[in-house]
Amino acid sequence: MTSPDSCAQLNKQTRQRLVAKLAAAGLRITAPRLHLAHLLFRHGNRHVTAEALRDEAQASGLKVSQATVYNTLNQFQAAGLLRQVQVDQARSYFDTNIDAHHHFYVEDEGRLIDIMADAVDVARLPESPAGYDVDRVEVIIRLDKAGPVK
Amino acid sequence: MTSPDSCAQLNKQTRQRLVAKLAAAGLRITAPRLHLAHLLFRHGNRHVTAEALRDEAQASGLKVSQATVYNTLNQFQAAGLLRQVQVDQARSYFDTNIDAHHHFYVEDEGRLIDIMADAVDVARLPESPAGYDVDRVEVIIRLDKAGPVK
DNA sequence: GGATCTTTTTAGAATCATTCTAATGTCATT
DNA sequence: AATGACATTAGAATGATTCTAAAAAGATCC
Repeated sequence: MTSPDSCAQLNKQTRQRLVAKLAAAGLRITAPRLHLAHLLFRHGNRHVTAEALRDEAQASGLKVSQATVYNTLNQFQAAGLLRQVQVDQARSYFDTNIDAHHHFYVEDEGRLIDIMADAVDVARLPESPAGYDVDRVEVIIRLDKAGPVK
Repeated sequence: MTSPDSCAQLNKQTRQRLVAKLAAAGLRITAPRLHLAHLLFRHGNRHVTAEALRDEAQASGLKVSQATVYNTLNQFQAAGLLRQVQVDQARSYFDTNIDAHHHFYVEDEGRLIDIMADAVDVARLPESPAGYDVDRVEVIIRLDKAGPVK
């Protein structure tokens, strides 16, 4: 009941995949990490806040502290398993899609929508200031609810 | 000493320009607003945090509460005199450049650098989800200190 | 398979930017 | 000057995130 194997809903195959993922990232295998990884990575790409992930974990029967959720998200991010998206001053979003891509952001709803990298053409970029390298180019398209006819 | 005219360092011409700017934005003319507007708009485009502006105000002899700095920045933003840039989860940057443009962001230094709109070509945009309109397209180029030879 | 050492997890406190409160001050109008 | 509307303030409150220091779990070695 207390070993990492206690992740009841993980079948052997899924568990194996997650163990490999954590190991490849240089992270120890622990029950909370496996469980959170499962929630994060089981179904395609997601955008999650720490609070939302915490709720989800609770709902799925995992008792984790908020600190662990934050630690885990930060570690996953440092390890390159997640990416942090900065669109709202209030809260942080973590994105399970780590490929180059962009975002729509619906401010009213606090909702992020992925845009595949090849759906946007950033044709020309200015030169970086001397002494600096481009880490990454982010395009954020902020959306409003469509008004009545214009 | 307590009227708006007490902004000692404002010459008549500068003051006039600021008064007009606030008035056009539908804001009342008060000493703190004039003084903060002066700090914000006197020298070309700037990127400021609330804390930095507060320090600057203190240094220049204006006694303003942090609440007023926040109120003023938010009002200026709502009035379209400033724009908020969201690049760091920790603090908010206010940008005095309200024309369409983009940014370099040096994460290590917390420094923003303007990119003129026409220096970037966002050639193709995906269609917005049904029911939503594009409010604005933001391009953020995150920079690292250049490493040794690659 | 325990002893030991390191890394994780935890509850709760601490932090930090920002916002709120409600009391006081300032501005505009009469 | 009197009134009412809006601004400013100090300090408390909020809310996301991080820190702390102690207990728990994983890894290692004999």
